[in-house]
Amino acid sequence: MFTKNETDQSNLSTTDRLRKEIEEFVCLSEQELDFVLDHFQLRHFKKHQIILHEGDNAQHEYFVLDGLLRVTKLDATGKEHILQFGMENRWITDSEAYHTQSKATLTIDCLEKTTAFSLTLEQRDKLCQALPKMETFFLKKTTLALLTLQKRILCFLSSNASDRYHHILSVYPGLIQRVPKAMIASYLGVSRETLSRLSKTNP
Amino acid sequence: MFTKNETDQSNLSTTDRLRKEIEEFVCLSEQELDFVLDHFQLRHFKKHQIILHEGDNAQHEYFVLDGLLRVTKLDATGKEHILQFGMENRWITDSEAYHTQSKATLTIDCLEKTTAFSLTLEQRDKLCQALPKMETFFLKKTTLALLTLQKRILCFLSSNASDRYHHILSVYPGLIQRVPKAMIASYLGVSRETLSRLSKTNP
DNA sequence: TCCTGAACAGGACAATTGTCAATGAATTGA
DNA sequence: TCAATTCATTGACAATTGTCCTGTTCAGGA
Repeated sequence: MFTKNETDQSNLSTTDRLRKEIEEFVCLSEQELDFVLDHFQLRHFKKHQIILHEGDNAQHEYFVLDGLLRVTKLDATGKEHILQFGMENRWITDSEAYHTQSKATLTIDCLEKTTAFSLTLEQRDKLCQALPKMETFFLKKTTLALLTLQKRILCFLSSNASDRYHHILSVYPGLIQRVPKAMIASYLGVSRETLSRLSKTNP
Repeated sequence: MFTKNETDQSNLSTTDRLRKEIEEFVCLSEQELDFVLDHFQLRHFKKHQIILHEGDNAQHEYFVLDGLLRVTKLDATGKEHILQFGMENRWITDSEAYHTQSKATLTIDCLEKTTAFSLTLEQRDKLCQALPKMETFFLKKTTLALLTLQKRILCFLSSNASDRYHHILSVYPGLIQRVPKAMIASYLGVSRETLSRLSKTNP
């Protein structure tokens, strides 16, 4: 349990990508996999496309196959904060709006042209009822996500911006080369000027 | 789903307390409830008792019936940070060490004399295998915990210490009256002097 | 009862960080 | 290709916060 097999998946089909993701945690037969796949929908998004607006119903959860999404929050003063990036093999949504079926308070947009599987909560619930293994899968996946968030909170509590910067490198390998540093700063909760100054003193 | 029924539970038995907690999310028969309870162990801890040391195996997850626990992390400079409080009806453990069955990096101690149910991972897994409803329960509970952590991260990103202080009031009602303000500061990630200054300008 | 230590507020000062402004490099699109 | 935009860096200054310190209050123990 809880080990990730990181290999090159560029030659795999989209369905094989999802199968691989699920089989990291539970084993499925061919039949079961086909059944699971029937509940997902393959989607293509353009760069800069907004796939969830604040105030919309958050109808889908996404499993990113290729590309890069981000989840942002507008605060009371109009500032934008990045809550999460969604690169390859990540699951992403406005969790609260999705699970409570309420209006989105977050925005999701595409930093790159993106391909993803989408799953509605209704389909997800059907899946779990029909196939307890999928409930096991979601529980393990959610538990892992919880641990990730706990580490990020520990970073806010115990680390300065410099350490947080190095932490994001490990959480999102390759991200630094794909997005402006201002977005990294927004994710870390510092101004871009502060992040810029870190590189001087702390390479 | 996802609504909490906050009522006075002081007159309920310990088992009724746990039953109530589970029935917030899933329905159990009397037989099933008895089966579930068999997997838990009732435990009593003294004030100031350390129930998980850094480096120990995190063998238990706790459901707090009465009292107050806290989870702390020692950083590289020897400073202590409070990751979580565990008051009545909260679940608490070193999640990473527990779920990956590795050595604890966190410490759990009692801020008050505490009564709690404990559950080992082994018993938890047995429970989920025998009773899929319990897997549903843990999934919903974990999902809720995830949303809580996301909100805390949003607080770090978008709020100053003053807003974070008001946020903790809603997450842990009554906590302010039960712990020194220095602990609140540690949870918020600010010095106690800064927290003290907030009360002046922002009552 | 007195003593001791914890808790807390507040002052003084230093360090960090945010904000604003300017510059130059790099990228994009017509 | 050129113009426009985006992005990163840097300096100056203000605001916030951390650190160190003192003094007061209060609760618990000898």
